[in-house]
Amino acid sequence: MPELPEVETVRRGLLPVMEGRVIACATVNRPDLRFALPEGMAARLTGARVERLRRRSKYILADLSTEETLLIHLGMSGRMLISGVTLGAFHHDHPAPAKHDHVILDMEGGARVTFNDARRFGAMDLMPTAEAEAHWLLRGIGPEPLGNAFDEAYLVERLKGRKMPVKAALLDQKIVAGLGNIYVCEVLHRAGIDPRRAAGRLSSARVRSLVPIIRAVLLEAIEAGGSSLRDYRQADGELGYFQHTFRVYDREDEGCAREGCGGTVARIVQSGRSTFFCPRCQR
DNA sequence: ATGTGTTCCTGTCCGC
DNA sequence: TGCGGACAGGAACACA
Repeated sequence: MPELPEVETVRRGLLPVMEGRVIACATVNRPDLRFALPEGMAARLTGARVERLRRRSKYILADLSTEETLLIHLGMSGRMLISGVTLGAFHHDHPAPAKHDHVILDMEGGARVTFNDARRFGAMDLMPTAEAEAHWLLRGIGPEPLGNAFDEAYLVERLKGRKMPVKAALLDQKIVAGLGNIYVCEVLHRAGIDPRRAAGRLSSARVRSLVPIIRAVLLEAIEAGGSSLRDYRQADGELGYFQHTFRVYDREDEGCAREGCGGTVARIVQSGRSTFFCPRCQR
């Protein structure tokens, strides 16, 4: 699930228990995630204070007092659980150890952050903070869609001459960071663009229209995540798995949500992944 | 250079 | 209820 909005929601949920706090004890139960965890990770985290918790694309970055930065990627199924804290009217006791609880961070003060990832497509790494931007996983990633470097001129330039479907282009992290399968479908639906169109053949006006739509779709999802965060933390301390209603994603055969369209959502496969779109209003 | 297909791993859901 | 197959929100990599 985790695309940019979900990762941002998880980051915000972790802020109050992690930022400015010391990791009293880090425990690694399973070192073989997508990549092997770095040498001595538990020992290098234990005793470090989290100076800042930030996000780049779908990665969470924790800058530590040890001049190292912890990189966290949730992959497809990674989740973060918070326990040992009182949120609203509920106190979350530490849950019984669960299958796929790979890394546990016990914070000073009693809060616990548990990284659980069934499919182990998630990843963690540690690097000198000064070299974080140059990390091999972050190096080639395009601009943040909510940042200033992402604008109409940039996107027009990057899509120019590209023959790949616009769906694939928006999914390409080198072009723009943080979009995944769901939000690309949502963006193209809102833009009224057929996901099969060659990216480079779209008129510049249509490409330009994508920029504010991408921003709006992501901001709305972050907003929805923020409001559901409170509820979910009260429910079980788990971050980032809020239900969000989508207009086309996973709605095959349902009516198009666009006012007055009357079309039916179709599902096709593009480069091995499901695309949902309305053939009637997306052209 | 650019575009596509394969791959990692486990869980869930759907049809028979 | 069991079983096989399809599929899942990511992204690096190998290859045409």
